[in-house]
Amino acid sequence: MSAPLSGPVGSPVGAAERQRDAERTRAEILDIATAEFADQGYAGARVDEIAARTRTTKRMIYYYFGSKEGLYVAALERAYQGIRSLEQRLDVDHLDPARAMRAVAELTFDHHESHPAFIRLVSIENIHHAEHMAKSERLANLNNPAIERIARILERGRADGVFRRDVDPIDLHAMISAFCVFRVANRHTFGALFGRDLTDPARRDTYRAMLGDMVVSYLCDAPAQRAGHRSR
Amino acid sequence: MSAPLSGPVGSPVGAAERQRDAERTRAEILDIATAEFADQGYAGARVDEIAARTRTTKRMIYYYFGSKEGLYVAALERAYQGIRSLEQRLDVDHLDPARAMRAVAELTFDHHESHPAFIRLVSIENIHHAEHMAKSERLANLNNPAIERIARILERGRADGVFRRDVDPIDLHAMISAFCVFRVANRHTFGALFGRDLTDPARRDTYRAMLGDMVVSYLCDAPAQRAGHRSR
Amino acid sequence: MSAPLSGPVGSPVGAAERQRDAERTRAEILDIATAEFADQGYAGARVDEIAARTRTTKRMIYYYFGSKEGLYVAALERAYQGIRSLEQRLDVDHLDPARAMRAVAELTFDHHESHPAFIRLVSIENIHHAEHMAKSERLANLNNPAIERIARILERGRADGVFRRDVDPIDLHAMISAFCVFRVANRHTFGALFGRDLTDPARRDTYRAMLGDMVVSYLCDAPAQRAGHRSR
Amino acid sequence: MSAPLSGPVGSPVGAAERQRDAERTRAEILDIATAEFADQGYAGARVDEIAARTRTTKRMIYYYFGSKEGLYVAALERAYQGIRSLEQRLDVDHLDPARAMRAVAELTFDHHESHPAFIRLVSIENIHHAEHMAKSERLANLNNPAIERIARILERGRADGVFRRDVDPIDLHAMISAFCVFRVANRHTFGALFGRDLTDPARRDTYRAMLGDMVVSYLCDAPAQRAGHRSR
DNA sequence: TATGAATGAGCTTTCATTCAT
DNA sequence: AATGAATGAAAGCTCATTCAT
Repeated sequence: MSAPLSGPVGSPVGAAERQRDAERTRAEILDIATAEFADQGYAGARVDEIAARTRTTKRMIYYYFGSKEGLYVAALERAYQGIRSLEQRLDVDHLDPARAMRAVAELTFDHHESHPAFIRLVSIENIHHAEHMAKSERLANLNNPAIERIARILERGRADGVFRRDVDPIDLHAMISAFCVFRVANRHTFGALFGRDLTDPARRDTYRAMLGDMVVSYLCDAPAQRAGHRSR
Repeated sequence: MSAPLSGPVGSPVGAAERQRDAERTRAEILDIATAEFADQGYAGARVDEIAARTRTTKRMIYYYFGSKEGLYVAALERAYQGIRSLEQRLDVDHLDPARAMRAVAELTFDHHESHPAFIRLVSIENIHHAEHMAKSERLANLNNPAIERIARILERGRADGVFRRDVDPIDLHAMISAFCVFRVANRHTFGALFGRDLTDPARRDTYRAMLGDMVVSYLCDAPAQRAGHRSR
Repeated sequence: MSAPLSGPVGSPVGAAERQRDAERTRAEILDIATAEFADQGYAGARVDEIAARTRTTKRMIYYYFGSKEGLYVAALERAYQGIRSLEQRLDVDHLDPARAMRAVAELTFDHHESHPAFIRLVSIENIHHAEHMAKSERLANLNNPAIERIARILERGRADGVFRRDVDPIDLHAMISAFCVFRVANRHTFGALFGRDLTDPARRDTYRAMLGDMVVSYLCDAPAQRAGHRSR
Repeated sequence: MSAPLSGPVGSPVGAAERQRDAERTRAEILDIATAEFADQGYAGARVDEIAARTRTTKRMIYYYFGSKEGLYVAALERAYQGIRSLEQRLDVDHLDPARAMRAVAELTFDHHESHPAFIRLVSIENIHHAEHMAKSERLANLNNPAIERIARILERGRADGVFRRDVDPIDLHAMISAFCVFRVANRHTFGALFGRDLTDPARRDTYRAMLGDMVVSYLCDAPAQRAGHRSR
């Protein structure tokens, strides 16, 4: 008969719970979708299959993400954000330049090692000419702290005289990424052609060291002083 | 009862002509299919679309290649064979080891530069876990002279004392390929994220030199003697 | 335990206010629904779209109207009622029969002119064989004063000798309606075929006069006396 | 062994037969589709339902017409073409103007009487603002001989002094069409409201005569000479 | 060797409606 | 009286493939 002052009578508590459930449902769909897109490619993935692996229905995918493309973009965005947040955790300012750069390379190496689905999504997105990335505002605004960090290390190394080569930080990042990405992204064809599994755990440390050596040697070596540095 | 007006009936010349036509048709279909698969991925490519761009019909595709998968595998095989035959043309035995290795790296660089469709096919095949390559006998038997050549150069370099690092030829090939493949295969997402087109013709020579420097510096540098060569 | 801050609890005023709000909500939904059904047809209209254009939610539509069909019928009923109430306002008993009939025709003309949504709803209802009208008690009980008025004028005209033709009032109403409805309902296809917009404001007076002339000439002319009045 | 000079050995006869079958299949689909769209409206019609009533499958509808909209437009085009070809058969140049005009009106009346599906399609197309007609080149190029014929009769009538009213031929066509279309298109709501079936066969002759009288009286009557010809 | 017509299976998406609170 | 989340059913459409000649 009297009006309730507080408490759960059709109250916001129920609404909050529902919203939390919704968020969980959304996240579950994204998990499955990420795996499915990474495994089958964009065109090869099936909305039906994604739905079947979820505790919800296909209809919910459209409710939350609007379309297959919307779901794919959401998965791509989340994958990039996850990687980005990982990258921000490393502090290398206390290391000498060579050690710092090696640490950065190894961090990248380990990131790629432990996120093969992300790398596959990136490959897939490149097959599609990164058209979805271009459309996504969220990805456009995702600035990359890795470049800044590399730039700082390069400056310190140049100042110290340890790095004798003048390199653009973005290009160096490309060099590091190339090694890390190739190992994971192209491992199947490489394995088929040369009988070597680039991602074999037994060889992981070898490759991690190889990358660090490659980067540090490149930076510390003097440009064009040894015979054979220019072939044409 | 009467002979047709043009050409000897059932003559070997007519058969040869027909076979030549058939070969031309097959080649045309493969050209279009390669472009289409490279552009859209395996699942994304459309048999209808490929047929429409050909001067023949969809039925012919099935006549010659049996299925979409058969067509894809044929395109993949031809792409690998084309690359392989290019690779065999380089003779570097007369160059000193450093120059020779740089030449090999630059050749690989130029190959990838000029065959983006091939690289995209390889990315696509990796998305599919190289399952088609595994099935293809033609690709299995395609042994790779690149590794042998690299091995020879490495031996000479070690003997000369120029290469102070002991490296496996397959791993070195991976290092070179990684740089070359990444630049082409990942250029779209890299460009979207960092605003730099890795395949900009104006920067091509820079990247080619960067690759050569990277490889030579890595090989010539002494392992683990400089501070910072090991971070852990 | 304590009374809420605003308004007496359970008081008739609060209830009245709530009812007034409800009535306003209902009316708003009906407005939007009428526009949407008239624009898209019954099957083409979307409950989601109607809800989105309202300040309430889709759930409210079902709360108030039960179903899409219920909403449509309510919109149709309201449209007919609105038209009907307009028609009752004209008093033509003081005019001579010809002038009176012309006034009735012109009133109909103006009604249709200013209620295109109503006419579209009628077209749509005819597409559905008037099955919803048949079900609606409200529309069944909506008797039409227009026929009575026309009947009275016809009687007066016959008595005066001005109308030399004996016509059924319902048929005459059909003749008038046909002209008025066609102009609005079929304007799009007519415009596409003949390049003439029947609803162009610049031609409105011409068509209004044309209708009046048509009706009056028809009624005043003597049947079957002129050559050519019967072709078979 | 010898090449055939003629006769059915994989010959064009087979192809021609196949093409004839295809044409028949196309026509059958169009028949059913016309009926279905006319009965249910564009949005209400179901491609599945149309296919089910055909001897072919839903897939064939898309093979021949590309989309539901394509099928609808094809049905609309064919309906208009059918009507148009019927209209061209009447020769009225030998009749006196009044009889000729009555004949034209009666022809239109009979056309509409016997093609209710066409009229319903036109209503449906108007619900969609004639957007499909606007897009169809075939319908755009479908010039209308009816207007020319009416124009010629009007001229003759004016010259003879039989028609005392100066009327635009397109407007007169609209007047005639209005009566004919309304009777068929709006018969359901009209019947529900006034209890009269405008398409009752028993009243057909009455309405046909009514239309002819209406048009002829309108044309022959002198404008604005009788009292009551202007109400404002 | 060649081809236009045909197709079953399955795809993405939509829609009116209802549930839980 | 009110609501955000959820949904079964079915819609329009596409695809690789094969048939009949």
